[in-house]
Amino acid sequence: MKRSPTLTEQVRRHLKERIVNDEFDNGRIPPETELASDLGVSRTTIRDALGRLESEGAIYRKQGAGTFVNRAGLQIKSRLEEIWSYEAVLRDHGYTPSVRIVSIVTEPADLALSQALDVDVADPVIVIEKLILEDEEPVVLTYNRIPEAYIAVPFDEQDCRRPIYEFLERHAQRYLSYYLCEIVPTTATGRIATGLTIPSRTPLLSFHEVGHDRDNEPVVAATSYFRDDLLRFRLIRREAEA
Amino acid sequence: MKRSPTLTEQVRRHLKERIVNDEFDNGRIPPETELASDLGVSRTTIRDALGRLESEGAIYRKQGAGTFVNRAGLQIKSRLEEIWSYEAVLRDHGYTPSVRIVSIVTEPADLALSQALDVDVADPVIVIEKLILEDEEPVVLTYNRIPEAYIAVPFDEQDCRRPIYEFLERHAQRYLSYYLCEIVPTTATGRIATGLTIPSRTPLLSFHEVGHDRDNEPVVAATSYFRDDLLRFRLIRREAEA
DNA sequence: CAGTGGTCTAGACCACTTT
DNA sequence: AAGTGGTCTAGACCACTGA
Repeated sequence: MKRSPTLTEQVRRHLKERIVNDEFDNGRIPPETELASDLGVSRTTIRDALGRLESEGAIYRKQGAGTFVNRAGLQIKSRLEEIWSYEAVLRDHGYTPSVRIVSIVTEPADLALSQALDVDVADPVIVIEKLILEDEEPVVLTYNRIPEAYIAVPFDEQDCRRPIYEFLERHAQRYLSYYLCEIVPTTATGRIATGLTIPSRTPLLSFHEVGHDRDNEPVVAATSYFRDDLLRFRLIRREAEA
Repeated sequence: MKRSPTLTEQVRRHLKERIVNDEFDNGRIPPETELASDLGVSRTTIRDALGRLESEGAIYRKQGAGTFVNRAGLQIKSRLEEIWSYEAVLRDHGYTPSVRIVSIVTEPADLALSQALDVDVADPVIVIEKLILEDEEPVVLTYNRIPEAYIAVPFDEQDCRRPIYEFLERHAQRYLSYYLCEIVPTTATGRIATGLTIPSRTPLLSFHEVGHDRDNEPVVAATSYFRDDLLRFRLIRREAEA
């Protein structure tokens, strides 16, 4: 099922590697036409790859002048808009994550959840509560809610440890395409404070989001809480085109 | 200094308009080749425009099947990564914003600020504190810090009411290119609670960010606080290319 | 004014979905 | 098998920067 990375992606990785290794004099990246002929690809491919590197903050471009390494932007390990699994985020930040299943229960959907997931009220929904830790320190607490009716292949606790998109592929034959995510500030209370082992009232960032599959149907409703002292999200904000 | 929007942007707006007006049968958008010949542009231009609409959540595409309107995604008024002025964000959310200057002071840069703005410790920095309100209700509180040395054209309080990128263009001849932004959950205290007219300890979202100009030099350090009950940020998260 | 990035075109071929 | 979006090419011309 794996396809080889596209040419553009290969070029992006190649250039990213050279950037990280500081192989460009004075942080100046060669002209696009030169990169194209050197790498034996079209300028379009080069431009696509450079465009991705620019949007992830690795480089900046100045029309008429050139393309340059962006040392400050390189600190962004994972772009907020591209986060796909929290384990991967922790790895990018240099941690070695582990996963602990806290609970797996089936509950009837309340009104809000039924609307978010496009099912009937009181339909059974599986709720997977898990912690992602680095060493023994909890960093992220997540609740994933999936309509029971979507489960085509039985699962056990071990299966729940996988990233949710993998779980959905294996047990529901659903392929996550994107999350519609809301960013909500909150403070730690009761179960959440205990789970993340932080004092009550500690400020916390949370995501409230709904994952959609390739047919744009909602398949999972998720709520996640992040230890701000261990994991902080960064992003690059640019002007939308005039 | 204004240039006309690019062809791609014109196409994007045209299609966005038709999407919002629900002019496509069953939410199905015509094939790219058809759009290209109908609008008299190349398929590349169509694809660029569709790509932007997809990333802002207005449509979704399915290889081999077609391109479709994404009703759920249309609710995202302003993409987090594209926010450029908070006044514009409030307008997009249907408010009519106004601005109130709270204070304008000059302070010596501390160590952290001097590093962020690449100036010497104790160099004078102008701090503009302002509120953005809808009716009389404060929604956003911002602190913008600009090295005094960058100011080339004198300014008064009235000038500070403008969006910061405009202020920088007029008074420092600096053109903002992007912000490197950190998302920090916090709780309202003292001056911030009073300014936003909310109880102490209310959970708050804040941005800590540094604005860079076209030469990638830091020109403004900003901290902003948002009333979560009045303004909530949404975004779309997709998988990074494999 | 030479060199660089930005926009746009026309067309080829591939991967995938649907009939 | 037909149709659709995904990738890639080669090349033209424009806008802007900097010596």
